[in-house]
Amino acid sequence: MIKEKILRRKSRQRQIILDELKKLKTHPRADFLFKIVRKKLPNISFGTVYRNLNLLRDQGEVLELTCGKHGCRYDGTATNHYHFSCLKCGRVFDLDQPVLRDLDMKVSNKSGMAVNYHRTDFYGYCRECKSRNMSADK
Amino acid sequence: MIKEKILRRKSRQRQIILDELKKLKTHPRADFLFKIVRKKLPNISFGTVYRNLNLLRDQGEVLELTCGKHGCRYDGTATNHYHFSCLKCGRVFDLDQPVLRDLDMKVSNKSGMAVNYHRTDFYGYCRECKSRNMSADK
DNA sequence: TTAATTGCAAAACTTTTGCAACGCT
DNA sequence: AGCGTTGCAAAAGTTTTGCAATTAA
Repeated sequence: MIKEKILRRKSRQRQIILDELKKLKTHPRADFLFKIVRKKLPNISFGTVYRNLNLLRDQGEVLELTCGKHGCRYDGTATNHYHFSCLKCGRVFDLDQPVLRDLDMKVSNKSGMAVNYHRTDFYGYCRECKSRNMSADK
Repeated sequence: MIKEKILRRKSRQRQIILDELKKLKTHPRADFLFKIVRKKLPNISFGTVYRNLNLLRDQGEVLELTCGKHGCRYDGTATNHYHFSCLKCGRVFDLDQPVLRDLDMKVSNKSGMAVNYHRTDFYGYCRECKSRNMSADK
């Protein structure tokens, strides 16, 4: 499937989806963002949210984080950064750990693949969950 | 949801699912593995494959890799290692880049989270795809 | 025997898509 | 006007679940 360059128009819907996502410090799934956006645009449809998230991702304005079975999470900060995912509450947090860009080169040389970038997710218990009971489950 | 310790029995189905997954060098999705397993167990059902993959994952015998919209990929090698994902053909490859365990400690200290482990996925074009045309799409 | 496991089918979810109407440019 | 975008609803795809029958221990 070849990606054609299409002239994009501005739409109120797309702008508000992007604005609301950027406002959130969390990394919501499409359905959660849909509910947020619907407060401002009561008639917006699910399809529009999905279409625009895909579009914004393709244009590099939004990150689509690696997905779980319950859907992908989206990040309004487009520059690559690492994430922490809580095994208990499931929330995803930004980390300010520097991205190890030189790893890409190392892996390229070693594996023969052409590496563009990497994503790293740390797993464990967030500050709130680690202080509560630690019986491990999701 | 508290995870109960349940006495597990050996079932022919679970054993074959595990065996076939370990045999594969690729990292199949559940539906692909289902087709493979069905060659040996023509009557096995989708539900059984999913139930057992979840179970094997919970018991740490199998890795459930971060998922895409088309489903999770599974890895029969249970010890943590890095992966390379081809942006063109979508295949996932194992890397033998060493896992940077000390990163976990660094992130723990810096962020206040209790880090157990991390996962890293490299993205780019695999050896085969990078030599073909490089028009970037999935 | 007894309780985990299976096969089947239906349900639950997430995401995509066809289409007529709408709205940027 | 031209065509990208929307809302709606239906479709598609993945994963889970309820249940009676089966099977491992």
